[in-house]
Amino acid sequence: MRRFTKLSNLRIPITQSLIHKFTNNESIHLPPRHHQPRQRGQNGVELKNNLKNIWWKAMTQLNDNIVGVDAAIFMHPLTWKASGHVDGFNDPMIDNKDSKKRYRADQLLEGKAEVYANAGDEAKAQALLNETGRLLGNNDLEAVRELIIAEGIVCPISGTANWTEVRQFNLMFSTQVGSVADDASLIYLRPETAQGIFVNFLNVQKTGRMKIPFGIAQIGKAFRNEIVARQFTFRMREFEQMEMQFFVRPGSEMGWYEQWRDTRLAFHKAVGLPAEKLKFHIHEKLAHYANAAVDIEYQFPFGFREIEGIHSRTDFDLKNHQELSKKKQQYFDNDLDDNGKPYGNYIPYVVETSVGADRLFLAVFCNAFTKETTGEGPEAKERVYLKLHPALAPYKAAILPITKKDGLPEKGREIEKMLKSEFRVFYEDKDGIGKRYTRQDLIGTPFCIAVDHQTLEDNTATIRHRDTTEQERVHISELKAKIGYEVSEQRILEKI
RNA sequence: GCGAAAGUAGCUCAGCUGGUAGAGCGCGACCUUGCCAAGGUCGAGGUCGCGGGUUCGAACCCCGUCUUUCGCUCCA
Repeated sequence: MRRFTKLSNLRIPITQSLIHKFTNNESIHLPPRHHQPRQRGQNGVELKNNLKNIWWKAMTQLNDNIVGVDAAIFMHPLTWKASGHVDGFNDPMIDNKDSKKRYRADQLLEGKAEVYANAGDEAKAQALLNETGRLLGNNDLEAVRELIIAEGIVCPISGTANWTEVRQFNLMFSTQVGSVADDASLIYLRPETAQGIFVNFLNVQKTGRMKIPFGIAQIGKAFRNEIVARQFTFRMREFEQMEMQFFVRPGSEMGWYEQWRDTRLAFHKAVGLPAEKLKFHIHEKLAHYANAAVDIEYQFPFGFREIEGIHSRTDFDLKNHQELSKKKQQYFDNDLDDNGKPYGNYIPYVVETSVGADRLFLAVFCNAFTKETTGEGPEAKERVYLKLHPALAPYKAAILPITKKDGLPEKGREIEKMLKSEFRVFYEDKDGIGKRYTRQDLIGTPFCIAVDHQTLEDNTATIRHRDTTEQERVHISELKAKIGYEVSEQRILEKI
């Protein structure tokens, strides 16, 4: 049973065996109708953790006005009522049996209303919209279907009115708290991490004596019951977000929006994604909460796709939380305006930056995969390696005694012991040295330290560089400093 | 959910008109080996996705089912 994505279909050139080393969706338990979310393997989790750490530091360490939280995954339905997810994440769908096409029932009716409006019959159009809203509000799906048929709406493909039942597709996962299943115990798994920040906004602001502008960062899983979860790790039902909500004075949001847009692009370049494969995609159609939105897209082998969204969310979320919770979400701004008076109380505006951790992981993984041909003619050889930024690599260095004899393994272990408290190293003394180099190339280890007989004599070893395969001989006392800087997160953070 | 294609070892695949499972790579042990996937010997690993049918006999033919991929619907 093939449980692994045929990556060739996605034009991802990475070999299956290498995919295995980083990610898998295999499970010993795979019941019918259960789509196993793709998981990270032993190397994938290291790469992803490294990306998460660098993002976290880029937020909370490089900015003295950004702090982190770790909010709940289970959240009260009111939270999602306030955010618009209970209403907006619920789509009534209807299929045409002849064309096999699926439509949103409300959009079919809205389309019909538009036809009336264009014909000059505004009253009829409005009446239809009102009726649609009333039926959907009552969740009377059978009546919605009858209305579609009564209005003579046909499928634009097949031209028939041979419709299926109307069904609700709720994109949120729900479950119950406690053992008695009634409405009061219903809770949702968060479909985005942002709301966890909003409901904690005042607490963080007051306890941290935060002054606007300031931000709250969070990394965590979110869950969406996607109809299709496809394209490798690109769209999943269980995914991880790295979000930062930046609270600003109303009216100043566009400046911050532009600043964060540029800062976030710099981040993606700093972790190694090339500028020519990154672009902004400005949203023409804005979500219900936003007054400006842009995606940072990366050119995956299957096309440009979003890896991060930067949204100016206005005061939509905080205002709704205030209304539903009856708790004031306002901030008192002591700064003086042009007239010399404090700005006073207001609900802050929010600029959001939201990275899909798994999408960034996939982008970095795809980008790192490198295939090179060395030599010419019959001498030509293909070399494959993962050109990860050293700070992102699962292992920072591999210690490889040139042979298994003459005390070289002991010397190698000595070096391993010296380095392993500083960064993650790999030790191996079996097989030919060339084979071991190649194995490390495949998982992106930037440095290989070869221990030879000269090491025993003068305590020097060679460092072999992954990208060039060139070697240099250094004293083992210098290894920590020499490799340490190269693999440090500092080198990435400096560029943001 | 609809449509199309596919499922044989960890990976890539072969397996003829039906006759009881193969290769390369990888993996493990040992020998040899001083630098970019070296060589040798031995070894582990598969109820051919699952269930049923046809047949003396099914990886192969038929039916069903599950899973995966692609396309569509959705995508805050």
